[in-house]
Amino acid sequence: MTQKARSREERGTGRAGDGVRRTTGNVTLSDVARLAGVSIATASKALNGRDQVRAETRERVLDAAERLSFRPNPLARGLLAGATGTVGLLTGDLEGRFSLPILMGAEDAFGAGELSVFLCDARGDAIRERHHVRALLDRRVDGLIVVGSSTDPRPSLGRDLPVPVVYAYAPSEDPADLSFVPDNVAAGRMAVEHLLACGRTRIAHIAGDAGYAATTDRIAGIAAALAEAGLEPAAPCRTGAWSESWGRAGTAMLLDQGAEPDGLVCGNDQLARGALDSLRDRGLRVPDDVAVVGFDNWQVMTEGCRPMLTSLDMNLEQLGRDAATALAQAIADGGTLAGGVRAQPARLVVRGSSVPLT
Amino acid sequence: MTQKARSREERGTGRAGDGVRRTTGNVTLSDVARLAGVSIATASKALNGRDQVRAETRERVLDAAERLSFRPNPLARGLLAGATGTVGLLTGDLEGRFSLPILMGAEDAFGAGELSVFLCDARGDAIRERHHVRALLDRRVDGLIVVGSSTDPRPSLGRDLPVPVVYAYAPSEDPADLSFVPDNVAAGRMAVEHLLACGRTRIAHIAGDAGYAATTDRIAGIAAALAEAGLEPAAPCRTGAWSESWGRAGTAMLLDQGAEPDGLVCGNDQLARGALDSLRDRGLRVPDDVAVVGFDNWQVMTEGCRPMLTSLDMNLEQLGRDAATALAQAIADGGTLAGGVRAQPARLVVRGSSVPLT
DNA sequence: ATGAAAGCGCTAACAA
DNA sequence: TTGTTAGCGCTTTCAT
Repeated sequence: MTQKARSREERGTGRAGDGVRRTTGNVTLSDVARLAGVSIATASKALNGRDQVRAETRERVLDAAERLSFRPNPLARGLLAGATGTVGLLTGDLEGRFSLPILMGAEDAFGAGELSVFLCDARGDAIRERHHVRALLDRRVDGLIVVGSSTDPRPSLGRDLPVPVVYAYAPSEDPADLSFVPDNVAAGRMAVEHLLACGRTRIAHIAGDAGYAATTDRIAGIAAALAEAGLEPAAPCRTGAWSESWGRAGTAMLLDQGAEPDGLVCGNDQLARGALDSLRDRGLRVPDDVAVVGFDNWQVMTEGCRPMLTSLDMNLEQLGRDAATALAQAIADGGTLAGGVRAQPARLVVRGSSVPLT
Repeated sequence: MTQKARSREERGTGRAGDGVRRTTGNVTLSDVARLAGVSIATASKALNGRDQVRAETRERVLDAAERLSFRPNPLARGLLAGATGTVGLLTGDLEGRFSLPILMGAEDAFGAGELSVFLCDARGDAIRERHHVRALLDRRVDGLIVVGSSTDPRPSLGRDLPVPVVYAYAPSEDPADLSFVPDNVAAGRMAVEHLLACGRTRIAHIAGDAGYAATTDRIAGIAAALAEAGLEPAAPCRTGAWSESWGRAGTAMLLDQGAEPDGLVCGNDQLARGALDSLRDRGLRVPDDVAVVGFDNWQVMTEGCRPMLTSLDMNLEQLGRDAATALAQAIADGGTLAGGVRAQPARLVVRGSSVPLT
């Protein structure tokens, strides 16, 4: 008795009542062929829409397949074709909240088609990542999508992989790779432009962790937009951490040193919430005295506070969708992928924390 | 020419029979055998540690495999063995923040072993779920783990699947299935017991959305613990939504109606933050006048506010790990799984919002 | 239009 | 100890 047969039988007896014949996954093409009274080859052709089958025969085969609820075995198919209809999704941190929307977008884009997603979490560990890449390649995935945990460039998987690869959120260090990243510079500009549109002119910025590209990019965009408007920042930009507590502290410092901003850009939504607290502590009203804008549009943050927060949504789900779509395209096309970095524009979501001055 | 392109070309020309079909990463066992000067079967035995090979021969085969960086093709192996070393992870909402830690835990537990995870998001849609289950089964996964988006029981996938299934977070409606859920009743008790230990006796509860089992379970636990202590609630329990805004409103109502709690249990961390706001608005100090406890221990919530929030961590990552481990076990055992519901105990994390009365 | 046969890469009886 | 043979389920020539 083969292992296969044994395992089936065990499963069969292991669960439901024994009269129940479990057909799922056990019906083979040859069963269908036999029932339809044709050869295996013909059955295959009929099922796959090859045009060398008489209509009536095809009908019979289709019918037989239906009756047996035949499902082709992708392993067998893959073994032959070399393609598995599978992509690997290598994530840096399942923990972080940025990989999630991206993951959703990707899953979404694939889900529509015929591709399934293998999930691997490398925990930011290079060793583990290598291990997973190998495992994925062993499983003959048709492509790879690498999701980073920050927007800082990350090492490339290399140019000589047997399948196409796209990078999302964290771009590859190799410009020959294709990367999808949020456009933080443009988002920084948008934040300032929105405040300007609200009639604010004394604009300050409380930034996040200085060690992140997201921070420096946003700072750059903000500085550029201010410069173009011919304005000086209302206070020197301060970096700190990605926390509410730094948002409070940074804002307090700013005010202590005599800055009188009427517009405040905060490196992310948590910082913005912290800022809201400090502003209120000082008796400053938002948005009347100071308009506040955050980044990321993290809903529980932006909509949990009073007033609700205006924020720049980085459109991560769309980013994930785009990355996945590009990968699917490359797979379909035969594996060639133009390199470069595609920047995903942000989207301004206006809420109560910023209104035009009247 | 990329390797991928080369491999396609070969495929395109069909199996012209003659020749060198060498795609990097596609070294086959027969290549190894040839280089080692043995038969394919012997090579297989040697590589798989069968004890019918002379040590020296094995050495030679291993060496050849090494030199060619041979990686066995799991598809071929799976085709033969019927097992794929793969499990399907069906999630209700990738969006929600509860599936994440569970997913991490599961990925973690599997990652150690040899199982890979297929990710599918059904978006809470039954049709899509069916589709995914079929796709997963087609791919011959060895098991399924179903992650829900709330703790409310969900329909079973059925008893007659060809592979073992475990449910996480949302239990299956069928008691014959194996489900892993957080123990919200016990967590409710723990919240009250903690407040009692802090010397609080006038305890009130602002609950979350009444439509969730998590809400009613926590309410039940809280009520039971109060009853055991011989106490009445300081105010009737109110349900609302899982939002900060309801936390604020609910607390305000409570105080407006003359309740004077010295301990407040909030249905989750967001509610607790809202409560903090309202208490401060009324000039009540936390934790001196009122101690506050939340649920979920969502770090950005609990550590973003002043004072930081005491909360009950539902240990979801552990829950995911347990579910995955049980599934792996069942797969190894041959598919049998004891039914039932396993409750994951919560863990109290004390922070500034609750201290003993002095 | 149909079928016989040859594999895809691997494992495991069974011979030698 | 080693090799031969027979598949796993499927697709694709290449006859018929």
